[in-house]
Amino acid sequence: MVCCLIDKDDRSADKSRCASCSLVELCLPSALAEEDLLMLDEAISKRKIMQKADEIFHQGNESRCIYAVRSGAVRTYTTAKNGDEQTLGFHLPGDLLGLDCLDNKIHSCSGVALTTSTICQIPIKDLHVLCIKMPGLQRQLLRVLGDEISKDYTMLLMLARCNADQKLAIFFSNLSSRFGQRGFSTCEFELMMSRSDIANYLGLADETISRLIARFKDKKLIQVQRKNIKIIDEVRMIQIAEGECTLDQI
Amino acid sequence: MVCCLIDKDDRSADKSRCASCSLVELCLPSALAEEDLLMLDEAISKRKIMQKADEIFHQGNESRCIYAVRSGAVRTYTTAKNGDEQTLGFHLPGDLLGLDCLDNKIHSCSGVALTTSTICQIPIKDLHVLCIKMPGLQRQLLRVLGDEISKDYTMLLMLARCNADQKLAIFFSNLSSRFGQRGFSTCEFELMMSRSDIANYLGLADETISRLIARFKDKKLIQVQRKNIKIIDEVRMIQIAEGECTLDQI
DNA sequence: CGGCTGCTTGAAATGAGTCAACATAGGTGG
DNA sequence: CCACCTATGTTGACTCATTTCAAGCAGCCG
Repeated sequence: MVCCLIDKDDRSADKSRCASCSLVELCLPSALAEEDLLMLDEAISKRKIMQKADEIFHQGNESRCIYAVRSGAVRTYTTAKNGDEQTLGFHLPGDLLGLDCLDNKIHSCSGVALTTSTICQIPIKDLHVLCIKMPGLQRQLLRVLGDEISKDYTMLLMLARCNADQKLAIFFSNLSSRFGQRGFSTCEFELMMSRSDIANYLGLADETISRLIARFKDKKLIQVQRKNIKIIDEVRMIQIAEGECTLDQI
Repeated sequence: MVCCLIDKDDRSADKSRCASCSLVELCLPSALAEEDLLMLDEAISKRKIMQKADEIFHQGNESRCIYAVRSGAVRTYTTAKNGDEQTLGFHLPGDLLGLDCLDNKIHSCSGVALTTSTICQIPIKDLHVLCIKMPGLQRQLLRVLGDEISKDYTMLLMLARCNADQKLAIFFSNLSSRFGQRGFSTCEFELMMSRSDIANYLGLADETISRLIARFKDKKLIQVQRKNIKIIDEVRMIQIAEGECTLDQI
C-alpha cells in the first residue's frame, strides 16, 4: 500500500482524506505506466517494526533510505560535537523522516522510536529513478521538502523569540492540530514523549516544563494525568501561543 | 552565464572552483542537448540590481522564482502574526534563496538586500521543465534542499543550546569560513549587517551583542573598527564556539 | 552644524536555570 | 502479590545570564 507517503500538515488538502495517498494522486496526471505504479508501491512497501528506543537511522551514517512513519511515533534529534543533543521534532503517522539526505549523502540527524512503531523504508535510489519517470512525484517531493524548510523557519522563530509560556502553548497547540489532522481528538491526547524530551525540544530545562505544566493546570487551560493531556481552554491556549496574553493575566 | 548557481558550503567540491558551475557539471553526465543547456543558461540569466533595503521577495506572496545572490548580500527573515521578526540567514554570492517554495506555493520568508546586490531570478516553472529533462539538475536541487535543511538543524541546536558567547563565536566562525570559501580573507572582513541584525539572528538583545563584541575585543580574540572585524585568535574562537572553553577562562 | 541613527555602557530587574530534596509510577524479582 | 528499585516527574530556594531601561556617544548625511 502506498498510503504511508502522505504530506503532513497539508494546508490545501482535503482534511477528510487524512493520512493517505496524496502523493499518488499527484502522480496520476502524468499517466503512470502500470509498472511504475507497481514500482512505487514496491518501493514503499518495505516495512519494519521498531520497538521503543530502537534507532531508525543515525546521524553520520550513510543514507540509503528515507522513512515514513506508518504507526507509532518517532523523535528526531541532532548531536553536536560536544555531545549536546537537540530534539528536532516528534513525528506521527504519515510524516516523512530523513529528508535532509536525499542525494545519497549522510544523515544529519538521528531518529528513534518513542513507542512501538511501523516504519516504511523508501530506498533513495528507487526514488530517484521514479522521479525521472514521474514528474508528479518529483514535484511532490520538492513540496514536502519546502514544507520541511518552512516548518524549520517557524521553529527558529519560536526558539529565538518566544518565552517559556509561549513555547509550551505552541507545543500543545501544534500537537493538538496534528492529532486532529490524523482524525484523533484535538482536545485530549497522550503525550508520547517524556517531559525531558519536550524540554529539550523547546530549549528549556526539564524543571521548567514541570512548572509550566503545573501552571497551565492551575490556570485551567489543561487537565493533566501524567501523559494524558486534556485541553480545556483552547482559545486561551492559542492566545498565549501567539503572545496576545500572558499566563499571569489569567 | 550559469555561474551563479553554485552549491554553497559544498563539502566535497574542489574549493578552488569557488563560486561556479558545479550545478552544470552535475548535469553533464546526462548528455544535455545543446538547447537544454541554453535553456538553463537563459533561465539563470535574468538578473536584477537591488539597492540596500530593497525587498527581493516577500513572505506571503506567491512564489514564481527562486533567487541566487550574484553579488552583494541578502538577509532573509520570517515575520510572526504578532509582528515579531526572526532573521533566518545572511546570504553571500552563490547562495540560493527562497528554496522553501519550489512547488509554486507561497514564500514563507522575506528577502532584503543588505547592500547593493545583483540577484539572479530563476523561474520555478522553467526549473521544473529542466529538471525533467536533466536528472542531474534534479539531484543537485534535492542536494541543495537537503543542505538547507541540515543547516537549519544546526541553527536550531545553536539557538536552543548555546549561551551568548558561543552564539557569537559560532557566528564569526561561520562567516569567516563562508568568506574563505568565496576566496576572501577568513581573518578580516566587513560585516554587511547591523549589530541589531546579528542580535536578532542569534536570538539575543542588541545590547548583548555590543557587550559581547567588546568582550571579544578585550580578550584579544578580535580587533574591531565599526563593521570591520579582524579575527586574531581563530583557535580560541573555535574553542569558544564549540564550548571547549569559556570567555572568562581567557 | 545639528540632528539622526546606530552603537555602547551602566545599573537594575527578571525569567529561566541549577541544585537538591522529595514523590510517584511502573517494572522486577523474591 | 507485595516490596523494593529505578525512572521520571515535581517542588522549593537560590543563582545568574541576559534583558530592560536609560543615558550618553560617535559617525554620517544633508
